[in-house]
Amino acid sequence: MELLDETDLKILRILQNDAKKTTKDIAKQLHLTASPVYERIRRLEKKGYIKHYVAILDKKMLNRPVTAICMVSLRYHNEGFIDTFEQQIKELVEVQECYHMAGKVDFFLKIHLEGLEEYHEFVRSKLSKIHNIGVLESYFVLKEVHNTTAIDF
Amino acid sequence: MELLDETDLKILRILQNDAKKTTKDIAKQLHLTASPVYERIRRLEKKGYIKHYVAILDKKMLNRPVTAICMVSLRYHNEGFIDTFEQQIKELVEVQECYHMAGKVDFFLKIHLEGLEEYHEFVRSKLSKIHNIGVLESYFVLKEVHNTTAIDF
DNA sequence: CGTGAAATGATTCTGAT
DNA sequence: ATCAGAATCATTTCACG
Repeated sequence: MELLDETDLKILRILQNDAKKTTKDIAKQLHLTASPVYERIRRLEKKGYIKHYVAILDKKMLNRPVTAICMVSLRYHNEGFIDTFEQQIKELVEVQECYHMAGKVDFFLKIHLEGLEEYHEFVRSKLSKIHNIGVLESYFVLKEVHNTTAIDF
Repeated sequence: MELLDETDLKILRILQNDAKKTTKDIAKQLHLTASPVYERIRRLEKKGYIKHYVAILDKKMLNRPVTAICMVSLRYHNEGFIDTFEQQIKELVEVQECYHMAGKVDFFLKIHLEGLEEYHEFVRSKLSKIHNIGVLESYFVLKEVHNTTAIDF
């Protein structure tokens, strides 16, 4: 089940940093022609190594300058309660990421908003509507020191 | 300075979910032809609304199944210390995101690793080499409930 | 697995409204 | 701003080493 060789890995490293690189450019960089690069990319997509392609937008220019991190602990931890919580969170469009955690808290949310007032409103009218939340701790991002979708491998 | 109309917003919403949609497809969806869509995308790129295009890869298939969240508090908070910390963090390839926070902790890190042993090794040989770290709290992701790069606007 | 060339289709540009 | 068409360039397929 050794599916990827060094060439595949190089292609993935290039595409996760710039998905607009042409197969021709990638081929040149890897001293190949376009066809094998094309076929490899197709294979990497089909096998699921590449999940999808996205444009990364500027949050501030789109009027979502505030990033909040919420740490949530549930009151009850039955399976049903956890599933319900997850379903309800997925319906909140402000929530970009939600992880079920091991550690002192149960869930971890990353939220993008227009401002602090909107955060207050988000907590008041949306989060608080979700029952079973025990503890809610809020943090705000002062500065994005580093933020990439690429992973190191 | 009202630069974006509803058509621009629609284009951005499409591209942040699927950057491989062709201008032709987008044009059809918006009842336009390829040329204006093409020009708008170029303008959105040039003005900085679109930062870049990336491929989203499958972490597990690339042998980085463990996501850890670190909450770090510094011992000293002078400007120089903070800058130094940020510089050092940026050099750690395992760190995908790092935010300077307002709240009970100073920094917030998201880290992708091969396993728990590698996390131990990461803390032992890399994080602990950064002086000025006061408190370090670790959390591990049990389940990705929701994770997107798209924002709602 | 690779190459190179041919067919297809998308992008980019031009001229006009 | 938009459209329609033409030119250019990238993607995709295929015959072959």
